[in-house]
Order: sequence, then C-alpha cells, then structure tokens
Amino acid sequence: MESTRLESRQDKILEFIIRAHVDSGAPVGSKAVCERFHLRISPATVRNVMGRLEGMGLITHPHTSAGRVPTDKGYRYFVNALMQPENLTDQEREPIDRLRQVEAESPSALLHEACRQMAGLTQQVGVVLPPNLLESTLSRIDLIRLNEHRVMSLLLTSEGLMHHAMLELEDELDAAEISRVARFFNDEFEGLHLDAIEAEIERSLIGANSALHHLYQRAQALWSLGAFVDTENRLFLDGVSQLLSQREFQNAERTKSLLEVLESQDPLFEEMSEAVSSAQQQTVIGSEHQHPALRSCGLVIAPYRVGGRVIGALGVVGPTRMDYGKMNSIVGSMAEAAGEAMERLTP
Amino acid sequence: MESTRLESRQDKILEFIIRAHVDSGAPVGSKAVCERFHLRISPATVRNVMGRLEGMGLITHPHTSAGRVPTDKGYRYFVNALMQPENLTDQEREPIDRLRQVEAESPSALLHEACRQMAGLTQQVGVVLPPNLLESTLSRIDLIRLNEHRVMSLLLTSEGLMHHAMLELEDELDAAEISRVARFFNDEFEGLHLDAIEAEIERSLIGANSALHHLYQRAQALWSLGAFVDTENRLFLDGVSQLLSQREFQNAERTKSLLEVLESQDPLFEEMSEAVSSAQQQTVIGSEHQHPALRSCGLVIAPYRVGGRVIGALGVVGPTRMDYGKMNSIVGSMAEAAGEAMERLTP
DNA sequence: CCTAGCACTCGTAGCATCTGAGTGCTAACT
DNA sequence: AGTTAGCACTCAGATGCTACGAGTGCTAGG
Repeated sequence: MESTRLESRQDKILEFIIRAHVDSGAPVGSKAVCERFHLRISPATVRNVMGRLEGMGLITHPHTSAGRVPTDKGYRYFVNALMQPENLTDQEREPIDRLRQVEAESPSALLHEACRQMAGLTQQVGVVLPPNLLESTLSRIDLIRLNEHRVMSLLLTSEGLMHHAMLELEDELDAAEISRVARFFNDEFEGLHLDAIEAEIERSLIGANSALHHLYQRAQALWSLGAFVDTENRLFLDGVSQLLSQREFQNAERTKSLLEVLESQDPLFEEMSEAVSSAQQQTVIGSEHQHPALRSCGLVIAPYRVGGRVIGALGVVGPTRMDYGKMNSIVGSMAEAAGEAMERLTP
Repeated sequence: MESTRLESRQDKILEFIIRAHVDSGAPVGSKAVCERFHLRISPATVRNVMGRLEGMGLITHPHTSAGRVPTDKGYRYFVNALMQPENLTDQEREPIDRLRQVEAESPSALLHEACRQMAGLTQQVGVVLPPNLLESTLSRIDLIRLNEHRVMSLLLTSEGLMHHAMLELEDELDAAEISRVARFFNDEFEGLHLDAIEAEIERSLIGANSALHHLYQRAQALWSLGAFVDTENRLFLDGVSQLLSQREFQNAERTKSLLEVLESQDPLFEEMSEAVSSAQQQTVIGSEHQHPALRSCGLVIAPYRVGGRVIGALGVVGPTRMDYGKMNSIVGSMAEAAGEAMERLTP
C-alpha cells in the first residue's frame, strides 16, 4: 500500500511536469512542482523523485541548471498509463457536432472540411487519409470516349469518392462498343472489390463463347486500376502554417525537413494506413516515428468507420510536446463524426 | 552620346548590384562593384553613382556602414528595362521538353507535374492555376443516380478536366428519367460555355411543348454549377518547403504569414486570374502585391494556351530577392510546354 | 567628371562578468 | 524509511565593454 501511494505521487509529479511543459514549452523545476502541490512536500523531496524519474528515462534536463523536460518515453508512459479521457469543451464540441450534421457536396468535400476543422480546433496540422481505392468496392463506372484512342474512365466507389483517369488504347474504339463495355462493368461488378475485378474479367474471358470474347477483351483493355492509384490516394492536410507558431519550429532548418515530409506525404501515409489496418486509435511520439524528420513530432490518429468498417483515418500532427489527452479526445470525436456524416452520404 | 554612356554605366552598376545581391543575399558594397569592373573605375566613383541610384529610389542601404540593396522599385526597373531574355541551360531545358512530350494520365495530373517540375527547377514555390470552370465549355456531362434524392453529377470540360458534385433533390428521381436528362444535356449543350447553359435551359423551358416541359424542368433542377465551383477551382502548389532555405524566411513569424496566404490561396488566385485575363506574362515584386503577407515575395507568372486561347496560368513564388531573368525564362517556357502537352490531351 | 584620402558610422564578434534558476549531496529530523 | 533544510556548484543567458572592419559621405585635387 505504502509503495502504491508513493508510485502514485511519482506519477502525479510526472504528469504535472508533462502538463506544465506542454503549456509553457520550458523546462519545469522542482519549485514549480512544489507550488502545484500546495507546500505539502518540499523541493528537495521533489528533486529526489525527479532523480528517480530521470533514472527511469522518463524525463531529462537539457543542462545542469535547467528544470526537467519529459522524454519521448515519458510521454509514452503518460499516454499509456496516466492519461484520462478528457471531456470536450462546448467550443470544441460545437464544430464537431456541426460536421456530424453537415450537408456536404461530396465525401471528399466532407473530409476536407473535417481536416480544416481539426486544424482550427487543435491549432495543429490536420491530416486526413481518404478511403483506400484498392479496398473500395465498385459503385459505378463510366467510360467517356474522347477520341479514337482515348477514353476518360470515371470510377465511383461505394464510399462515394470519384476517381478519374485517362486511358490510352492501341485499338480504335467506337462509342457503341465503349458503352457496351461500361454496361458490362456496371452489371457484372457492382459491389465488387476493385482489387478483385481484374481476376473476374480474366475468368469471364476463359469461359466465354466467341460472341462475348471480344467484349471481354475490350473490357480487359479498359480496366486499368493502375492509372487511378497514382493520381488519387493522397492525404488532405490543413493548418500547416500553424506549425510555425510553435516554439520548436522557430528553427527554419528543422521545420524545412518537416515540411518536406508533409509535402511528400509518403511517411505520413504509411503511418496512417497502419492505423486503418489496425482499426485502432494511435499515438506516435517523437522517436517512435520511422522517418527521421517526423521524430520531432507527435501524431494522433483515429480511424473512421462507415457501416462498421474502417475505411480511412484522420488526425493531427504537431510538435512532440503536445497535449496528447486533448488531441486524443478531439481526434476521436472527429473521426466518429466524420464517419457518421459519410454514412449519410453513402446510402 | 556621352550621357548615354553614363546612363549605361549607371544601369550596369545597378544590374550588378541586383545580380550580386540575388546571389548572396547580402548588401553589395562599392568595392565589390569595382572588382567586377576590373579596376577601370574606383570605389569612390561607384559610390557617387550609387548615391544617385539611391536618390532615384532604386537602391537603399539598411544602415550607414552596410552596402546597397535593391529596392522593389529597383527590381522593377531591372525587370522592365535591363533584363535580357535568358537562354536556358540544358539541365533546365530537359525537364521542360520532357513535359512537352509527357503522356500524362489526365490534364490535372499534367498540371501537377508541371508544378512539381517548376518547383524543382527554380528551387522556389511552383504554382499552377488550372482552367477556370466558368470559362470552360462542356464536353460531356454524366449523371449517376445514388438514391431517390441524390445524384452524382460529373462534368468533363473541353480542357479535359473532371469536376464532380453531389446534388440533393427534392423530388424523387428514377434512373430512366436521369439518363434522359443526361442525354439532353449532352445532345444540346456540348461545346457550349458552361456559364451560358443555365440561360439556355431557361429558353428551352419557355418555348417547350408540354411533352418536353417536364424534361426541361428536370434539367433545370439538375443543373447546378454552384456545387462545382466551391470544391474545384483551386491552385496547385509545390515546393513550399523550399521557402525555408531562403535567408529571408528564416524568421518564423514572417514565414508563417506567408504560409497562411499560400494555404488560403485566395490572394494568389486573384493575381493569377489577372494574368489569365490579361494574357500577359507578369512579374509582381514585393510591395506591388495587394496582400501584405505577399509583400516579401516576388511572383512570376505566365499564362498557358490551348488552341491559342489562354486557359490558365503557372508560375513561381519566392522571396523578393529572386532571379527574375531566369524565372521569366523558365516560367515562360514551362507555360508553353504545358500548353502544348495539354493540347495533345484535349482533341 | 573622376579619384584619392580621410573622418565617421555602425553592425558584429569577442570577451569578461554577473545573475539566478536549478541541481546534487549531505547531514539532521521525524 | 522517507523527508527536509542547507549549501556548494553548474551553467545558460543577459549585460556591458572593446576592437574590428566594411562601407559610407565628403572634400580637395587631378
């Protein structure tokens, strides 16, 4: 029991150091901690505890005469063990509820809006991973003939996202043929996983009588998922300029490498895809990141669901020193709201 | 004649100051100018000239013991009077020629690529204004019924750009009716200015017999240009992180306000739209910008043409201290190449 | 009109000093 | 035991001083 009480005090001190440091950005000294505990313990005692916390690798100090700063491991312990679910303030709840009921023009506009709201609410970078094309099912496909060799292919997924690509073909194509192929796609493959369609066409081709064989061949030539993948599948970002208000991003060099990563999108894309496959809300702290340039950042992501199925993820990126408690609450609610709103858009 | 020679020397000195300052970012002293002129004139003479240039407001010095720095007016004079068309190096020409011949998946992918290339080539922020929806003509429209009240409307412009929007309707709609309306749109309005179509529907409605009246009413309800405008019409940006390498954007505060403007896009959008309506290559220097946050920037934009008609613009944003000569050449060639490449995509 | 010379300005770098926040340690206290 | 007070110690950051030198404007003479 005694030891539990002690553990608990240690935890409380760690928690306070983290909160104070997140607030101020400055190292936290023993005196500041004492004041917080209303003179019930002395700075010397706090220093003892801090020494132990430092021994455990949960805090450090940048130099001898500075206060303590949480390490990434410290934040991790806080997130795993100490953090309580936080209630949102009315100001925070309002835009989230508004999103829940919004009549967006399209799912992608909705996701953009969610991204914007998140950036505004958290004062961090909002980021949204839209539904993965390869894991979507076909709702409708449309082929528009542009000229003898060129077709614009439009693909509507069951999540309501549009993708389009121009296809270049060797053989000449007349309009009637194209619309026959389009009808074939829609009749046969609606509701099918996009990933599975190529194999389906192959199968049709094998068992086909010669009358249909030609159609299926045309279909095979016109089914080109690859053309869509490169152009779409990207992230939405918003609020990037807010990074520059953060004390840790005053230094241009570090900020530059972060912006590069955000612009290339790939590393973030990876991490968010992982949140989708695990279907878990995730917090990635500083050095836990794969990519070096993200190691000065914290990332909080939550997957969003439509019809119970996880189809994408959204979250925020900020400096490692961020309020993970609040971020988790906001991102979690936002993911839920975005899922609900998308649900109403995709009947 | 004598005075012309003097004028010319004055110009040469201004030009050198600008080039040297663009290179180094530091103020340029009289001695540096002298060295450039191979001891043919003395620093004192140069100082006299500099004094005159300063009197004309073309250069200043940040403090007494510093060299001279071009003012915005100085850059303007350079751009208008001194700058020569520069030849591109092979390294610069290569990606531009590649773009000219590229087989892009779609016009929007092409513009993205042009933006990326420009950012890479100039080490500045690349920016592209895609064709304005309201000034495009209809190539093809497609309506996909999602449920009783909801239709996905797809709009292909003659420039080959896709736009989509979800339309919410009060009356119930069956599939046959929708495809009849779509056929009506395509038969009647192909090649028409999008802006003019609403009036055309109105006209049809007035002169219609009762059999067609119903169709036209449906068409009117399903023609909603507004839904497209908000979501699309945006800029492409690339290379934003490169700003942070520039000496003038080491200071986070200034950089932040610039990033905010780039993120909101509106002020840049305005300026680029102007380049489109004037059909002129444009250079906007520092304080010439409308928006305060852009006053630390230079902007070089060129309109691109398809079929002789200006449909959009592309360019670069960088610090005011930039190589306007080179930027003009690169941006100009890039606009030409992009126009050519788009031409081949839009038969 | 050009140039050499000179006094002057002023930002920057270097150096020494001071301050104070915060630490670790030890010895006494409960 | 764990806690506390006291004390010596460290070190980043602020302050103030000086020396340097790049660059200027001005003047007088070529």
